[in-house]
Amino acid sequence: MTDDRPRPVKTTQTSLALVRAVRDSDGATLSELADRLELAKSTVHNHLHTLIDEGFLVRDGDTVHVGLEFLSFGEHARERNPLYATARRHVYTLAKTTGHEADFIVEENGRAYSLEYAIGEPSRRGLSESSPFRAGNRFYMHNCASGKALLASLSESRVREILGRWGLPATTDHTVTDESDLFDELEAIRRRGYAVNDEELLAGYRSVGAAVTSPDGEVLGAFSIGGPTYRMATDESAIEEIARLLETEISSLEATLF
Amino acid sequence: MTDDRPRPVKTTQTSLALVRAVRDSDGATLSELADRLELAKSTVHNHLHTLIDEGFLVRDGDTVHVGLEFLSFGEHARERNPLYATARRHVYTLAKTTGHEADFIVEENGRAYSLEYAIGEPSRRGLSESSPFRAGNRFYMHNCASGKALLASLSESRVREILGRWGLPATTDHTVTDESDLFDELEAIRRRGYAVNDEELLAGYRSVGAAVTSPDGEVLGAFSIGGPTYRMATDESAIEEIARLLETEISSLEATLF
DNA sequence: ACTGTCCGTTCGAAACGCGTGAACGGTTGG
DNA sequence: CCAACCGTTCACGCGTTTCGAACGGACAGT
Repeated sequence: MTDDRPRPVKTTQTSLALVRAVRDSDGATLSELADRLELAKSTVHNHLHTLIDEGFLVRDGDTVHVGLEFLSFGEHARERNPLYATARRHVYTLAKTTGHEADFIVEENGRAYSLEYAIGEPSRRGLSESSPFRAGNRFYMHNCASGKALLASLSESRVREILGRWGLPATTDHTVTDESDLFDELEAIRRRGYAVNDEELLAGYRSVGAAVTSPDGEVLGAFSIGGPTYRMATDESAIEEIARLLETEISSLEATLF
Repeated sequence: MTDDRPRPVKTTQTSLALVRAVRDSDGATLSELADRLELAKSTVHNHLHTLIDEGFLVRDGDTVHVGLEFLSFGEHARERNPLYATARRHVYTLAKTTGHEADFIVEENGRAYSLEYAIGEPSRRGLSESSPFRAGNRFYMHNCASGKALLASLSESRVREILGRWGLPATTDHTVTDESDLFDELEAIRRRGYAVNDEELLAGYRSVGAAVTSPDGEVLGAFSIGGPTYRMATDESAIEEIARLLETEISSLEATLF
C-alpha cells in the first residue's frame, strides 16, 4: 500500500520537500535549504523561483517563507467537509465552556487533520506561551484522543490498513506502540464511548476525544478537549465530566444530521 | 520583473497546474485533467499519484480533490502575519454590527489575499446562496475596495511595479482599466481615507475598504465591508456611514500598535 | 583598501527522468 | 456482448533537470 507503483515525479517531490523545509524552519535561505536537502544551490534556486512565481513561496530579503497561495487551497479543502461550518461552532463553545483547548479533526489518508482549534482561556497564558496546536495540524491516529476515537469507529480492516501505512511511531514514552495493545484500547473506547490521551502525543498534554457518526453509521470526525497536565486532572471523575460534556455536544450535533 | 530568468522548473509547474485545475473544478477525474491541460493520461497519472502520496490531493473513487495537507501550510502562512489574530476579531465585529460581509486582506506579491472573511447575517440568505468569497481568496489590487485602499497607501513606484506585473484586467464593465484613471482614484482615496468598489469586481457586489497603517507609516492590510447591491445602498450618506464605522474600528486597532 | 566569507545568481555540459502514445484490464451502460 | 469510459502499465527518446564551477555583490574583520 505504501508502494509508489506509478513512477513518482521526483522533481515535484523535491519542490514539495523544499516547501516543507521552508515551513518547518519557518523561513529559510537558499543556501540553508541546499544544505539541508543536499541539493546544488542552482537546483534550489530554480525550484524556489518557480514556487515564488506561482505564489506558493514569498521572498523577504534573502529568506523565503510559505506563501498565502496555500491558504486558498487549504480553505477549499476545509470547506469541502460538510460538517466544518457547524463543527467549528461546537469547537468554540467547547473551548469556552471548559476553559481548555478544543478541536475538531477528520481522517484523511490515514492521518488525522485538525480542521478547527480554539483555546478557552488565552488570558491565563503568557503571551510567549503559545500552543503547539493550530488548525491544519496533522497527527497520527494512534497517539491522540480524537484519532483513537476515530479508529474505534472504523472497521478493523481499515484500522489495519492505516496502521500498516503509517505504523505506530512513538512521540513520547507513553505512546501505545503495540498493535494488539491498541486494539484492546479501541475495544475499551467503544464500550466507554470516548478516548483518552494521557501524554501519549506530547509530554505534559492530556486530552479526551469522542467521534461523530452519521445516522447511517459513517464516522465523520471527532472532537477533543485537552490541555496541559496541570490543568487537566487525571482522576476518573474529572475525565468523566469532560467526556459527558463532549457527548452532549456531539449528540446535539448528530441530531441535526437527520 | 515578470521574467522567469532562472529556468522555471516545468515539472513543478505542471504539478501545480494540476492542483489548480482540481481546485477550480472542485474535484476532477484523471481524464478530465488530461484533457483540460492537454497532457498525456500517463503523465497526469504520475503527477496525481505523487501529489496524492504527499497528501496534497485525495482520491475519492475516480475523482481527486484538494487535500487537507494544504491547510497546514495555509494556516502557517496566515498566522505568520502579526496582525491576523486581532484583525480576525475586528472582521467578526464589523460583520456583526453592519450585517454585511466583512474581510481583512493583505498584499503579497502584488496580489490581495483575504486572511479572514465573515458574513453578518447568514440567516437572511437561502442555504443554497453561498457567498463567492471566503478566506484565502486572491484578488487583483485594482478592482476591489481593500485592494485600492492598499494601493493608495503604497509608493507610486510600488504601485507601478504591481500594475506592471499584473495589469488591470477587467472582471466587469465597471472595472477601472486605465492606469491614469486609477491613479486619479487613488488620489481621491487618499483624500477621503477610504475606497469604494462599485461592481468593479463582481456584478451586483459593492464594497467599501480602508487600510491599516503602522505608526511608522507602513501599510499592514485593509478591511472592507460589502454586500449585494440590493443591500448596500449607493447614496453618499450610506457609504459615508459605513466608511466612518470602518475608520473607528481601524483606529481602535491602530491604537494597539503603539 | 584589501581580503575572507557569506549571500544569490548565471551558465554550459551531461545524464537522468519526464513525457508520450499505444496497449491493457476493469467497470458501466447501451 | 460490444462500445465507451475509467485508470493503469510499459518501453523508448527527447527534453529538462541537475550539477559544479565561476561570478558579482554585500558585509565584517583586519
